[in-house]
Amino acid sequence: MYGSHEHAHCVEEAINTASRICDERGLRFTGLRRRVLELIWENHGSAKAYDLLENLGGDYSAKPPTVYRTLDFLQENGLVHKINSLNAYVGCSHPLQHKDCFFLICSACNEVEECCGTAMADALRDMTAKQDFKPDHTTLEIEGRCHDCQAGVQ
Amino acid sequence: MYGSHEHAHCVEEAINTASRICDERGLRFTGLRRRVLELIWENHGSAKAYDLLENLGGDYSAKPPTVYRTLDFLQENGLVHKINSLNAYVGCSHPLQHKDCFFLICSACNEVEECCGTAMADALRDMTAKQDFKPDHTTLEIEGRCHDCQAGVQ
DNA sequence: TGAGTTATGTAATAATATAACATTTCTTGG
DNA sequence: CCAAGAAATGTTATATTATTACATAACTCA
Ligand SMILES: [Zn+2]
Ligand SMILES: [Zn+2]
Ligand SMILES: [Zn+2]
Ligand SMILES: [Zn+2]
Repeated sequence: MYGSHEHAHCVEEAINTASRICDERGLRFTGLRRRVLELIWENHGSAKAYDLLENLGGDYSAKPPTVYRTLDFLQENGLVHKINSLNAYVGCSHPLQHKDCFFLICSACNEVEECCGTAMADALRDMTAKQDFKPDHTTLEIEGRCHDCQAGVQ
Repeated sequence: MYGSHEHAHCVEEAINTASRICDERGLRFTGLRRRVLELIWENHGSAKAYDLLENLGGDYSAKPPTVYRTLDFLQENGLVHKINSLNAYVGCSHPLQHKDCFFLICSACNEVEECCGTAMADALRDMTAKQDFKPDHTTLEIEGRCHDCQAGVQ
């Protein structure tokens, strides 16, 4: 639960990082892409495509392909992840730096925490090696209760 | 790859097991439920809801709620799993016996193998415990190439 | 500048899933 | 057996999520 922290800071930092990454890669961090990424970061949970669509009034002509194309760009460049079990999107909390991340999804406060533990990655690698399976992409999403949301629930 | 094995046997066995489980639990394994489970098992990959719908001609009036309700029943009773990354459904290969299963999805032959390794389950438990997160449900889906589909691909 | 590329706009539609209510089928106590 | 009541299925409509195809606009760089 991040209820009380100064959240504008997270958004700002995420945007700055994204901007830097795009610069480094020669990608265009357009107004639309910036705005969508801001909207995604404006809570610590996940954002649904059609909610983003609704919130993209003003300058941006908001139709589904606009949002999905932007989400594609952000995902391809590691700035956003899709949460398959929710059909929703979260900002990547450490772009460029990770491989094999997974997500802790709190069903009480709806926050999504992204984790990159080598222990999990190792276990996954061992397991797939044992089956002689060559993994390309892993979806690991754990739904439950975060630390702060366990109070009084046992 | 199960290309050459006598697949009718798998279907039959899955149906028999499901029938037994429903009997034991006082659940009704109706014609519709049996037929949907058969269709799901008729390949080793996964089945999409609307494909099931198409294949449910004949006796069954095939409209979306018919299929989704049946899938709900089968999932609730552990006979079928949903693969979130594919929006598709697979028969459970060991109903009743498992907890914490995960899926190896071959993007070449489309087969889905269900695995229940305690090593993975342990790693997951350690990881979530470390974060003080209480997991309720885990989605773990690994897309890649199965043993038989790696030939000639490096 | 202007030709080529990349990004965005727009309309239509596909794919996945659920809500709400009617009807049928099954079960079970009387 | 027979009528509640419960469970399952039928039916219509609609919600939600995502893509295709083609038009226009903005940017790049020679
Ligand atoms: Zn990430
Ligand atoms: Zn929480
Ligand atoms: Zn299973
Ligand atoms: Zn394969």
